Amino acid sequence: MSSGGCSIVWFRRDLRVEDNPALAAGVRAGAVVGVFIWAPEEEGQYYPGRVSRWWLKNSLSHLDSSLRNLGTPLVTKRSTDSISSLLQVVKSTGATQIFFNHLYDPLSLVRDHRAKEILTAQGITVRSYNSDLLYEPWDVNDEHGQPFTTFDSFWERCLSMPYDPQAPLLPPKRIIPGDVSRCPSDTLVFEDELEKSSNALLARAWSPGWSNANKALTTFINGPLIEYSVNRRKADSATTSFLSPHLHFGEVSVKKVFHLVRIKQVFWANEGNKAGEESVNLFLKSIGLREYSRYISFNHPNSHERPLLGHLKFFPWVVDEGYFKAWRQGRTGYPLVDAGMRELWATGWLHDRIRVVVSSFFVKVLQLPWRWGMKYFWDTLLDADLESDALGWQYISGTLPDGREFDRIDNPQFEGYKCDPNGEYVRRWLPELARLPTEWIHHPWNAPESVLQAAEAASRTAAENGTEEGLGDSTESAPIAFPQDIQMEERHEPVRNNPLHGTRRYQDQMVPSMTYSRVRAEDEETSSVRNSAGDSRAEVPTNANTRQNGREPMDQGMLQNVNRNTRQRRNNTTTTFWLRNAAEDSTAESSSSMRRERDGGVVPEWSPQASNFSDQFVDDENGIGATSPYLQRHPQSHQMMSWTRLPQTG
DNA sequence: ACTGTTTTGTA
DNA sequence: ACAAAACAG
Repeated sequence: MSSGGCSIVWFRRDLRVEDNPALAAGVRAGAVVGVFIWAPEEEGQYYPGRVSRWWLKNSLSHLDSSLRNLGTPLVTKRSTDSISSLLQVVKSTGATQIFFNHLYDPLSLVRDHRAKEILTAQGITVRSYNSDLLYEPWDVNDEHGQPFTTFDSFWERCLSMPYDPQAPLLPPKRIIPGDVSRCPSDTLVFEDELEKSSNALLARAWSPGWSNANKALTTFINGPLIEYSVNRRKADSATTSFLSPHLHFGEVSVKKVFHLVRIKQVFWANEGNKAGEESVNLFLKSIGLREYSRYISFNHPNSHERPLLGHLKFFPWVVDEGYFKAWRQGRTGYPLVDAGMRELWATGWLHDRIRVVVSSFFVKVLQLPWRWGMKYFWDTLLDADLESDALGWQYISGTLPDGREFDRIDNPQFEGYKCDPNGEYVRRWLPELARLPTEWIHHPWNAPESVLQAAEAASRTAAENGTEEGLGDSTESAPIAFPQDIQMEERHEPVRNNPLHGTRRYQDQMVPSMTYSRVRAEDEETSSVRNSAGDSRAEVPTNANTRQNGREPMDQGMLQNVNRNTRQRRNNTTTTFWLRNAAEDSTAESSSSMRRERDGGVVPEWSPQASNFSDQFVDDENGIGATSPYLQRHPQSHQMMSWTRLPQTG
């Protein structure tokens, strides 16, 4: 209990006072100094994007005032090295203990382990806790003690663990402040002037901070949750939980979400409300996927840059920055894709269904390297989350044991019929198509010329007369209203002298990094060609893969499937071509420099440094009233695609 | 009402 | 790939 000096509670992505085990431990031990260290350089290329930093800024100030109410301020430090900043805080406060909660992204796994080593060596007591997951990744194993390789089995196990997730902790009643008189806070700068104006609109739609997260949770549970199973795939409606950014920053604990939602489920089950019960199962599954993303990251710490399955190792990705740009700008010629990309740019948010559509289009139609798309999501999403996004992109790319098959395309036209049947979503984000009848809204290339011209004319007249009813909102939220992040400042060098280097023995299994050191033993220089290296650790064992029985990429059986699959099939000459090449290429190491090209190991610069605002929206400089027709301005789909056109099975 | 076939949904 | 649901006859 009493150990002389005070305790440091190191806040990271657990920005809450409720159900925060590290904070609770600190409070139990006596006087507490709460610290947040902003060291974005440590994140390397995963320096948070504008909207994500906006959220962080607000969440921190919310946390600070909560902590002050409880008795102690939040100390903030600007740093390029979290661990040395921690040591400074230790010195200036006389702390003897440090508590923090676990993170599972690759950088944190290593950094936190190193922090433990260094601080312990200094005589500091270090304790770390689970605050982010229902169960720690190392606690969820099959009957042989091995980690699961598919989501279904993983989640089934989670739901049937012999013990329940820990019950959520209440917030402390008060906090005895440690002495911070010689430990001044740095002012943290998360946005510059240009970003401020862009960010101003965000506050209309979102309220960061742990108590707001609780409100969002309550609202969801008492409202949309019961209809979740019916509504969840409507692109437009407010039927999702909107919890993801709150969860990313740990403003609300997953354990609490789980408990509250389960209580509701029991209640509905007793009432015999089948739909409600089913809705809860589906919602919990999405919580489960979040858990799974941490699980994957822990077991395969480079899954954010390397496919789990190797069968696409030789796929000739189209390394075309022009396609990449067209996708980003929402001018692929496919209404649903374009609408989604513009919404993402304008708001930092996308419905899950639309994420699937745009990323599937990216990987399957444009055939761009998935890491490029993932990086763009990272830079633009309000709820950007390395583990979740890596899982999502690998799932879409077909490089997970239970992901979508590589051959499966989510045709934007048909997805549009399903998730945007009235075309309202497309019309909101593509003003050019606002006057197009619903019949053609998801496939304008089939519309009769006269219809296109009429819609176009109507649009233009309306814009000129300023009578565009119903579009007021879109005028505001269209990309043009969101001056872009011209200022994402300086490029952040890939971390050179970061803690990833060097081999280390990991004994403390509570710091889940033992797999990482082995993977990371290779030099950073070779990281982009890591696929060809001998490291088999991060690849899922082929025998675990239910639909593959050979080690060889996509065996004959799978090829047959590819050919037989009648749903949305593309012509598969390309597939056969590269598969054959893969099979014939016995010297995997021979072309490592080419591979660098092929797998898009290097993400092209897309942000303002490389393209300024008018460049990014070159076709939209006139905003809503753009003068040339959609189809003309966005060179048709068919030309953009590598296989002549998306198959039309309708 | 019954049954074989097609479509749909899936992490 | 596969089960459930929708559909056709």
